Amino acid sequence: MFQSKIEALIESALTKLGVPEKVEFKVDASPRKEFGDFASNAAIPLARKLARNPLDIAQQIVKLIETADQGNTFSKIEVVKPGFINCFIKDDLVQGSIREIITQDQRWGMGYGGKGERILLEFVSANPTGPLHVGHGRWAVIGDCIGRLLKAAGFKVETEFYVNNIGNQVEKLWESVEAARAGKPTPENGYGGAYIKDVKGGNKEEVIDHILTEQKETLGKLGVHFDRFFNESELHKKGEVKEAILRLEKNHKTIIEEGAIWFKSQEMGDDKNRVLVRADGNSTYFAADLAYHLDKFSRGFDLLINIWGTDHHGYVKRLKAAVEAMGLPADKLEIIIGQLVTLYRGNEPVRMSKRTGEMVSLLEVIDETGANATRFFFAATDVNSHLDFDLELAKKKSSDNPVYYLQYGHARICSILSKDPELATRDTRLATDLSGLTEPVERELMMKLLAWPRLVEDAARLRHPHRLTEYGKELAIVFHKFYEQCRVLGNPARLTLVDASRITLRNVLELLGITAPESM
RNA sequence: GGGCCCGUAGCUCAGUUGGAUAGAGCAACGGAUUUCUAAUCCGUAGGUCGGAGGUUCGAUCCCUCUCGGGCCCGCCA
Repeated sequence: MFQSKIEALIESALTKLGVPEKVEFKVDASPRKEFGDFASNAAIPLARKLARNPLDIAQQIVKLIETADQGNTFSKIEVVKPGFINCFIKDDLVQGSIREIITQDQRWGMGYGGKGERILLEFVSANPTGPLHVGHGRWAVIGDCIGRLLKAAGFKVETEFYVNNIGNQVEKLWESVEAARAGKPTPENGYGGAYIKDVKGGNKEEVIDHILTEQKETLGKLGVHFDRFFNESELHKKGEVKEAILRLEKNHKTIIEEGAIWFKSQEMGDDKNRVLVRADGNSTYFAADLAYHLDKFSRGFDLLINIWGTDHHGYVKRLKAAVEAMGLPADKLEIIIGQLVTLYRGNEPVRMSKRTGEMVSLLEVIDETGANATRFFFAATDVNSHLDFDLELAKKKSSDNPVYYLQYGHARICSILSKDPELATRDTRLATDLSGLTEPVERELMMKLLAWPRLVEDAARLRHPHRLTEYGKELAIVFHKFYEQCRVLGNPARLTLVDASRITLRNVLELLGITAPESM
């Protein structure tokens, strides 16, 4: 909230300085206490553009800010070394802002920047050929958290799981099941997992249905629920596969060679052309996926987001090319590529291929470490980085898992509040005089709380759920520090601050899909 | 051979479109509890940001090269 205000003040200062073109500048929380609450580099890029001394320009900007603000916001604004502008927010303004948290409660941190635009978020989309593995778990958690983030940022989000319920893989699955039941060896390129001989269902459709149901149950244990499961067979039924190919043909993007119909993706930057319809007359998975995206676009979303593993990254270029070739807006298709998970048992890596027998399922991981810890672990790192998940370590150190640190903070808060004999209502909280919150650690806690809305906004924009875990850890640290130093009971202002901490920490956990216990 | 991602403390990882003295957790070591929850807190130690050049006021971040690891390059999905 302060950040936006400072940005606006600088923006208008730049206008008054007669800056012709837009200058990119930042307003960040200051890295160190001596540098105040917020710092901006605005004068530095500007100085470069105008070939002038950044310190002089910074002084001019500060003068304009001070004139415009009339002493309402800042206790001090200073210019230092290379040309940074350091802003110190007035204490009473910080204190008063805490009321905003109490007022907004569940809505605290939620914004309207998304303007209600509709986003379709597709993730997991595992083949219905076996249990989900840890890799799926990562996409499930990341996708679910991104969905929560985007909703919090003001978008309308629908989540979807694409089910490849027809095609070669499910045929191979059924062949493998039949072979296992007949006591025969697994067919070539078939599925050899232990679950194959136990899977229920008298025919292919029933088998797929059972496997899908188990996948849903596993996701449910993780707290991940999809708005829709979309069957590939629907696309064929509705003729959308033919429609997709027709669109490409109309736009002269296809070619017939060796009896197959190809998409001329090469002329759009792909390495080679891609088959849409095989020589035997069957369409490829690629053709169906084009139809799927045609279908998605036809449903009127403002943005489509897919989350894929890096093993599909080579597929991005051709899909985008095809979307464009169908006359659809490829810039409204965003594909997030995540790196894979390697599972370890001690120092031994565990293979995760569904086609070899050896694998540890996502369900086993959840059962061993718990849904909360599993979610935290998967959400806590950038999806661009590989994730090494050591089961032994996760089990052994479960009580040291940071998730407990956050939850403990929440439980501790609830315990304190429950001991307050006043049983304060929201109205009495809002009426509380907060001017006594002057300890450095109190101010630190308040500033951390007030950083929450911007954090949600940034995390949503960047699709970075791990910022939630980072922030949660930071908030918990400051709160515990505050608790050690400040006696709360009997102090209405501090009780209000603790309540604001409760609201914020709960909202963090909510966006992570992790429970916020009232006692531990 | 070509493409994408990663390399930051002993370990696991943050580091926001290039910013000020590179951070946190775990592990190690030393302290704090008749207390509102010790699943906590305080302190110490730990780094040529894989390496070498370049771009500039300034580089963990951008460019080139290089080393190491992961993934991909099907008329499979």
